[in-house]
Amino acid sequence: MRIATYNVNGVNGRLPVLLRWLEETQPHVVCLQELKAPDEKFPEEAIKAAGYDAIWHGQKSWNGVAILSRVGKPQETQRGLAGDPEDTHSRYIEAAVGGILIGGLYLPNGNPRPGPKFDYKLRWFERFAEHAQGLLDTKLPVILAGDYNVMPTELDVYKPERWTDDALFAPEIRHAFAALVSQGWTDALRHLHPAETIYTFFDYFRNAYVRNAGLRIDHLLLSPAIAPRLDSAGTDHHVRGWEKTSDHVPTWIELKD
DNA sequence: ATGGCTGTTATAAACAGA
Repeated sequence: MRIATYNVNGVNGRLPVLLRWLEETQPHVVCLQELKAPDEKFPEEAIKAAGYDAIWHGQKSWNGVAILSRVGKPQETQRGLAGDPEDTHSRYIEAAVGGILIGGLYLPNGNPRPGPKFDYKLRWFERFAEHAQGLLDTKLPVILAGDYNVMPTELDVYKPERWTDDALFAPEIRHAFAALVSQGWTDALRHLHPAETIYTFFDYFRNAYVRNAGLRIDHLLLSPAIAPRLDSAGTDHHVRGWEKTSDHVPTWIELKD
């Protein structure tokens, strides 16, 4: 079974690319981020016609997450995170699908740092880590997939020295990511490719894709109950070269049956 | 260091992204 995460950067503007990619790679389950559309503008019909049931948590202009499945309709278990009634951003959705509990997330960017946006990122991360611990406690097979907006190590940044003060690579946020993983999660891509340069994002600026000036910020974390099924992992790097493409690259894992 | 690009929309003397 193939499970993918893809920050589409606008689900309607990106619809031709999304459909082309779905048809080409046929993932069983997909977590989408940055829908940039309210619930009523989610392209449900086109995605249904492509063979996918979906649930989504949208928002006008910004954020927005969804879970797509061609192995049965996702059974939603949660949307949003507990711990902050003031938080209006649509950044988390969770469902049981294909015998796995899938959490799809879009962690805040957090720039500029320092500032209120970075504070919000750290607080959101704390709430997420608390929820993640609760999921681990269930002993269920769980996958937390999405755009974490964190490069975990220097291997995940094309020029680490330029990113040390950035909200995606600052010590506080790298520590938060490391602490999350140390709860017992497996970072699937890094686990299978411990020394390889793998990027999931290339800026639209300055020809970043062609220069391979990328970041690894989209991750799939596996709970102990499912980690033994991990078979392969990678990115659909070529999709970044398509016309009208997202700045992120689809990122996936393959599980043994 | 700066500015480069893209999607969404209050269509910009805008904002946010990473």
